[in-house]
Amino acid sequence: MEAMTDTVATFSPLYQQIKGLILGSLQTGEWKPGEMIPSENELAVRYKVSQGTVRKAIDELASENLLVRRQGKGTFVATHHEDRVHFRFLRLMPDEGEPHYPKSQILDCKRLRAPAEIAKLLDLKTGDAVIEIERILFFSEQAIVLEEIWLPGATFKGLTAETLKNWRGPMYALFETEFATHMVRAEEKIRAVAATPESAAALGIAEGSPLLSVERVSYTYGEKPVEVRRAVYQTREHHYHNELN
Amino acid sequence: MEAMTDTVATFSPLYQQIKGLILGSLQTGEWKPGEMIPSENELAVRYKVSQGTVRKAIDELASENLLVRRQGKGTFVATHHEDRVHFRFLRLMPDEGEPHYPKSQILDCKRLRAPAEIAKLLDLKTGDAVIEIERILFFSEQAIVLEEIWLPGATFKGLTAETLKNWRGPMYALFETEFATHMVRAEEKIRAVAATPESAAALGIAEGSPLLSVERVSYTYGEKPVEVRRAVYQTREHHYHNELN
DNA sequence: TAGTGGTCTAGACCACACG
DNA sequence: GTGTGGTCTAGACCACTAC
Repeated sequence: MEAMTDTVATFSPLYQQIKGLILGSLQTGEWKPGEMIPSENELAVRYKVSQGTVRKAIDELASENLLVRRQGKGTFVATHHEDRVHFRFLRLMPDEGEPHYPKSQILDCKRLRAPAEIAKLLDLKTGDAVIEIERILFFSEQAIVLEEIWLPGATFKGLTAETLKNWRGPMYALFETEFATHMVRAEEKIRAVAATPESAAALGIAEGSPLLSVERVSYTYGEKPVEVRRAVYQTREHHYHNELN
Repeated sequence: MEAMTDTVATFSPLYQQIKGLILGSLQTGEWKPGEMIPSENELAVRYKVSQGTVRKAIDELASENLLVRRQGKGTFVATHHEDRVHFRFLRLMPDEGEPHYPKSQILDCKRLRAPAEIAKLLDLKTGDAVIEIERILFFSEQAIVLEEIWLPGATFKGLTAETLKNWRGPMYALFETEFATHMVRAEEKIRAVAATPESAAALGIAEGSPLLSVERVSYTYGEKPVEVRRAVYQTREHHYHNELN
């Protein structure tokens, strides 16, 4: 009760307020991806509420994939340094055989001024510095995905093609480790398009072939957009997998 | 404690067992879509557990969209007779303007013997009776989707083109009302393909134009497959929207 | 006013991980 | 054994809906 009047002006359930406080600690980096947060009992003392109330707050954050509970060990800040997480953001699957992670070949990585469209999606001003990455993804030695990635220059200061080429593992893990930016969720717009001369050449297919176009905007804590991806997928022997619940 | 040994042999948390019992009542139709289920306290008495345990079971079923809680009223069996639900299964959005529900034009509806491929997806034997529906979906008077739907003949006995043409509303609501089959979830495989002469003609576009191919398998309670859809979407002014969490 | 789900608490005990 | 999250209970009170 006391916690309510002490910390939050507008009314909402106590556990929602606690959730907000925990979220705050995630945003400020008090607890970093992969680290263990204090136990439920410790947090209960800290926030002056019962352990059950902390529990409900953590339950929601876990269901949003911001925290990961591990019985007997503790509760941890979600990280992209785990196999388990990767397929949440990688939906392209081979028609036959097991899903697997592709190899990435960096084609380019340069700083430039944000075009209006990208700036808008990233919540920047036109002309602000952005980084553009171009790459190809290979599944079983076949070039399947051609992708452009835009990142806000301010957040990803110092990112170069070298950094990317030396990195082993998912790009989101790199962003987390080197730039303290954890991707929480993303939205995609999917279309069918005809291969342009450039994409046809890069993927080794005929110009005009049908390709899956996927535009993604990714967000970090607090609904802040931090990445735009525009990719074309070759779907002759692969498909985009989706679950409707 | 008593409830555990009385009702279930293998070990699992009590609330999981309660969840299973509730699911059973949904499957047998004891509580039908749209109806209210007994209150938490009634169920607690019935199952001889505390109200909190029933609550946790219902919480999970609600998060899986099988039940819907309404404060002050009760807990209801989820139904497709609600606007809120429709966009869970309709992911095609106009690039500009508000999402809206399309108009359906039935082209055909016939009984036939299941091809091997469809039989496998529907968990039937090759040659079992199935119903095939063919239709076009119009968004703002434009033909955007060409779709084939296969249903198990046994479950959907008596479904005709007339039934479909006279129905106002989502097809899943019809299935629920007329054939006691509630769709719970679906899986989709998405690709880019070139328009065949038939699909080009139906959608009024050039042969070979890129189209989004969407193959869906839908499931009812107990992971039972009850529908296969194969559709092509025209994505010049629309896109498939997806959220990655 | 009565009945429903929603919140919050306090305490007991279980399952799991690790030193 | 100790500490963590996981389950289960019992009871009080709040918020919303309907009559």
